Amino acid sequence: MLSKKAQYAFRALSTLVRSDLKRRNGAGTVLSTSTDAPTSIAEMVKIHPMSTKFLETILLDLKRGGILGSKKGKGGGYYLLKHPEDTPLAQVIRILDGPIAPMPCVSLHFYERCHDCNEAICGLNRLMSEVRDANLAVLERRSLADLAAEQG
Amino acid sequence: MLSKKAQYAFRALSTLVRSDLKRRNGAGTVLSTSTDAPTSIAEMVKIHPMSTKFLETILLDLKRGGILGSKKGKGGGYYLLKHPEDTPLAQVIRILDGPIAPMPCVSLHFYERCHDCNEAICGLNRLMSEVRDANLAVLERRSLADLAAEQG
DNA sequence: TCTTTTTCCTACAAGATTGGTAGGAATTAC
DNA sequence: GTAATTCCTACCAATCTTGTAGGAAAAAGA
Repeated sequence: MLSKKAQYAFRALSTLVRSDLKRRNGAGTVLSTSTDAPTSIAEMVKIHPMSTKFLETILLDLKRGGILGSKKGKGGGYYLLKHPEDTPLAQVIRILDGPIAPMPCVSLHFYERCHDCNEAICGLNRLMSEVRDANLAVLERRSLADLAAEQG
Repeated sequence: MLSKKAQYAFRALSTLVRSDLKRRNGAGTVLSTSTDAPTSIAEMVKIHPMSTKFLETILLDLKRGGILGSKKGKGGGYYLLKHPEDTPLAQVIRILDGPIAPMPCVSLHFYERCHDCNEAICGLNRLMSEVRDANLAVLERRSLADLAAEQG
């Protein structure tokens, strides 16, 4: 299960994607950067109600994780550092929840050796690698762009 | 991530599958049932070292979940109630860890309504349904038989 | 019947994780 | 200078995880 943290992150990110699209499609010139109109935490909470303080810590994590940029002070807020389609869902989950793999011994980014088995011949290892791959096939292909895509 | 409980369960089940195969391939007649030679907790722990008492509670769960049968007293132990290929990995996980889905609002067996969104048009719901399906494609197709299959 | 071996059952408990809250410091715009 | 914002760290209550403890019940065999 995704943690609340990750779920809230996706909701906030969907708001940021929509701001991003609006800016790009709007009257802005090619030179306009994302820092022009960052979205504040208050705005995000207005669209997807949740604890402001909790979201604050989540957005900090996403910033440290290289997904978001920010601008302090009046008129400040957060913005995507990359085009939405260039941030896979997997990256968001890894930042907030850690490993996607079902067991440490099949994790690509958080690997830990399995003490109780010989991984080369372990049936559980083989099966859980399949599960991991099935997951990543979706989570690495789908991006923030899909999160806010046309519905219906 | 699978809990330790589920991981231990799979290791113990792989032992039971091997006993099952041995019995079926062995000198036994067609009439011989699984209750002939149940496998005790002590035997399982000898093959896959783990806390005996903890495994006890896990096997009880699997029994209540309809996967295992048991025989009490001297010479007693546990045995598979069905052919290994008829117990998908998903069933084991649901018994010990609960939902497989990444969010309650996309769970087939543990569904809970999502209060903060309209599921019909929610992008997160749609994407997490994809993740769930990718997972189940493996976990419902793969069974205990695969757990103990030939290794190469 | 007695002893041994096993499963069955419930309660407990320490430690980690989750889902936040509190309080302020730093920065920026006006 | 003031208001609005992000940044940072520490804390906290509740829940979950990973077991442990102590026996009751049942079955087999002597």
